[in-house]
Amino acid sequence: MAENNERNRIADDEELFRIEYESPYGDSNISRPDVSPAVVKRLPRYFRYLRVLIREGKTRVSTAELSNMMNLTASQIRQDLNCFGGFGQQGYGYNVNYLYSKICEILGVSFGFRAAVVGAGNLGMAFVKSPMFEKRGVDVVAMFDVNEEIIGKKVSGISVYSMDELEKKLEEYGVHIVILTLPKEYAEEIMERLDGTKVRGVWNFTGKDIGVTKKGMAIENVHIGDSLMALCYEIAKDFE
Amino acid sequence: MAENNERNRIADDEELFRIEYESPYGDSNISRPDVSPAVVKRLPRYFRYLRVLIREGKTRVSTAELSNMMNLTASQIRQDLNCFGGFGQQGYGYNVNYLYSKICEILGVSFGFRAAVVGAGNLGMAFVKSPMFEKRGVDVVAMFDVNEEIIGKKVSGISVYSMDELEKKLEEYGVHIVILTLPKEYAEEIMERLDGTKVRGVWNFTGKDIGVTKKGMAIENVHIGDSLMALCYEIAKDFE
DNA sequence: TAGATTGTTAATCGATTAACAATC
DNA sequence: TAGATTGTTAATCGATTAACAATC
Repeated sequence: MAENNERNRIADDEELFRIEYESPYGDSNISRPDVSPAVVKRLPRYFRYLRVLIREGKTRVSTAELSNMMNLTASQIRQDLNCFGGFGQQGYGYNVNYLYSKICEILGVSFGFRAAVVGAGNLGMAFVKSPMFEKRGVDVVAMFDVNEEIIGKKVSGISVYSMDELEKKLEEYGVHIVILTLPKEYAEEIMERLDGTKVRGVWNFTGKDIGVTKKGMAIENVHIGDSLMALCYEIAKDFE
Repeated sequence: MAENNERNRIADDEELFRIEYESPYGDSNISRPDVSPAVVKRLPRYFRYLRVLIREGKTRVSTAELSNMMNLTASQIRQDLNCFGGFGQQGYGYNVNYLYSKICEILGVSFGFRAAVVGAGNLGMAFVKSPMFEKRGVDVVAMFDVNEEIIGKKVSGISVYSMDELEKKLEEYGVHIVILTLPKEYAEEIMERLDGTKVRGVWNFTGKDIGVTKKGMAIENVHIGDSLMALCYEIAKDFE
């Protein structure tokens, strides 16, 4: 079996998500029944570890190998993947590139979502400069702030617009995802302004939990400090 | 019942964690049996919402009220809190400040952990400038980087040291928590260097998952991009 | 064909919810 | 005392693990 074949020689990390794989099985559509939250939470993990395998030039992987890398059971991995369809082959395992392409499809990486950062503070600035989005097929297309000094300028190639132009520019750019990196006081206001737009999801770092909206917008409330606290809990436990 | 009493008039958000509450029940020690991961994950959430209640001047809360705010069931909240001891009172509910002080104890907020940021990139810089740590009783005492231009300088009042001085300064400052905000290639190397130190926990943003170490160090591997992917999954689902 | 490994069903485990007696 | 709400036990639900037949 030809390990390290043409398909696997990839230039660099950021290019990975562009890999296209012609399925030998035909273009079996992904089935999307109601997948449990526990499974959804693990999908990005598969995405990450498959990239590692691709970078290493592996073309084939079994659930046994994956379970070693990822600290899951082989059983669990098979269960998870089978929520979306039979991507493996008995006696062989999984074709790494094929599986990766399927995970990318499931996660919308191959869709090419467009995102805008609202709030050009420390976190917002760190985000537009980070390779995180490109790796995941998300295109950051605009940034918004109230600070007159940066409005009209560019940060890492991304134009900064006035908050007044929010709805207009979101429409122009066809933004799917809004990233909220402004103080929690403004969360609600912005959410209302998004109501008439075509924005489909909000990645919320304001610290104020946003509930489900009328329009069925997808919301991810991120509390990075919660993770710090969980760490502190473990340390505090030992101090007793 | 006197709502808005003296104890609840607090100057500002950052002061909240310093609230001391003299328990009318005597200083019942917190019991720390093996608490399930699911419960631990929710503790920081209780911390956050109790701060909201304190800010609002509420002195008393029932699990029914909390369950409304937090989108949990009242039953679950009672189960969770009872892992650590009976902090409530039948017929009355919970004293907000007392419960908050207990949660702070459980999470080590009242311990006053000291932290150091290793890697002065965008994220590291955003961290030292953020109020996140102070709110949680964590004191950021030092920063490390290889960049000669900032070594010896101060960022937001925090001294930046050369990576060469890592072990020495960690010892001097009595650092409990190391925050890794450098590229994944260096994760392993730093972990080895931490081995002889008194550091008890690592908040890891390198992207490289760190496993459990020999010395039983607490590790939190953060993959902020996983949350973005989960959001993309929800959006992609709707696009089909 | 024999060996390997998936896909899938059944068994187990853990976490959430419901219910109610205890008690403030 | 009567009303309210906890603490706790039992019932349900969901997620993980084990096992093995299917099949490449």
